[in-house]
Amino acid sequence: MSKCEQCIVREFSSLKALSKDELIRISECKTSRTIKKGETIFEEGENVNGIFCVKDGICKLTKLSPNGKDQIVKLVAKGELLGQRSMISEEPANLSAVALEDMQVCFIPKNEILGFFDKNNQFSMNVMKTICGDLRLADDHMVNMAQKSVKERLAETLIYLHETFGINNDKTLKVQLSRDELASMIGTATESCIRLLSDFNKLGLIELVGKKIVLKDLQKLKKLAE
Amino acid sequence: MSKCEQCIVREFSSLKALSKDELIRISECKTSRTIKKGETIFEEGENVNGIFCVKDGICKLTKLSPNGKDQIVKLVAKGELLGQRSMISEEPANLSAVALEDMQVCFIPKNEILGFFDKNNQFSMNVMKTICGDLRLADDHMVNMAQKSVKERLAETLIYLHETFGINNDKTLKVQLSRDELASMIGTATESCIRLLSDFNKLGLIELVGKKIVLKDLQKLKKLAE
DNA sequence: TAACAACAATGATATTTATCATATAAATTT
DNA sequence: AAATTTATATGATAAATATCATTGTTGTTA
Repeated sequence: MSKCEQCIVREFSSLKALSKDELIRISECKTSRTIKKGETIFEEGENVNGIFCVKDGICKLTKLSPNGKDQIVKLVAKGELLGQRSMISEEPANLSAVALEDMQVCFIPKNEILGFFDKNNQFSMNVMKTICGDLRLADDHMVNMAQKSVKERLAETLIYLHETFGINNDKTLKVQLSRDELASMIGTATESCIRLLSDFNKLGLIELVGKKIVLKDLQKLKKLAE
Repeated sequence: MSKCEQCIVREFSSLKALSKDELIRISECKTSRTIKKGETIFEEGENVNGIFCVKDGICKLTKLSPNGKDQIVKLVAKGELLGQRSMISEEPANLSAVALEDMQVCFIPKNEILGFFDKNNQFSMNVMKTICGDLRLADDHMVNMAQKSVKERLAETLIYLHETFGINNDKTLKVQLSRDELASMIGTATESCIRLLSDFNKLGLIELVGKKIVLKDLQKLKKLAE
């Protein structure tokens, strides 16, 4: 079993406030899991009973809308925690978490975390700040969905993927979403998404390398996204 | 100056975890304000430096989108707290708060609240749970915006207003939003909103009494909202 | 390697939604 | 009360987006 106190990713989350002793306690009760691309970490409606620390890989958080389509609400990368909200609310998960690439995650049981809330104020504040950050993003995201056109949302999403997750050696976006998933991020029909990608391609804003995407003109894309 | 320990609305918010002594402390440092309908409590981008406790009245939280239109993100009623998120994040307000009716609000300075975070764990947990609840709502709201049609969103919003804020003696919705504001809640053009209200009216789902709205057939409206 | 499935792309068309123009009604000011 | 502004309403039209159908492409499995 790997040791939390030696794990680098904890530095990137609320867990950085934990002392060496606290980390050792976590090491003893946590469980590590390997998740293959496409597999589900937890499902909407499920009782999670703890939080997941993403050691490696990226996953999507999705919600099934009444019309039967999945909406991608957020992408979560290495270093972030999953399931904090439902743990604190003591509610079943509101979103499903599905791996976009092979992942390494550690599960820390609820009791352990709740114990830290009582004893370690800095940790509580970190968690609070993270959730407040998520709330801000969610509000902003909501306004975008309500007020921006699909074209603007696509441009914005491409820039987000570029700036947040970076590019490969061949300049293609590192996070590789299918057209379907990209459509599900911006909240549109798959065909509309594909059509707009074609348009962007013809305009020289992006280049389509098979299923991968290269952003060619960030400036113009940013202007398009407003 | 009115006394917090005798104020009923505190029972409806995180403040209910505070002891009598803590409430007396707040009474001494808080400031009360009367806000007239249409007036702004705080503006997006402003440093708030504390939280507002809504003693009476309802306000809207709005965000200006890049296209220049205001989006209503949330309505806040008597008993709720305002400005918690930006206080915790130590960031300027992400949203503006504008009164929809005459209001009574109390302002509690940041320092006071932060002190309670250290000493009163139940209070911290309450705040955390509230923000987690807000996050859940924001995510759900976002999915609705992305996946539902304007018609569905209008139906859903009318039901929300009905169930959350209730009706007057004449059966009209208690929160009285202008067509413009209603459009800004569902994220559409004012004309589209008005047109759909006309349609709903003709279908017998609602009745338009001047500028006010009566929900006539909740069942069908709920079906429409999916 | 052939067969199949999943994904991507594009055309044709229908539907939804926004925009612009104008009319009417209500509220406010003079 | 008349004049002015603001809000509501509706028609005509344009633009955005979804849906259905079809084809090509890639990747997987037998």
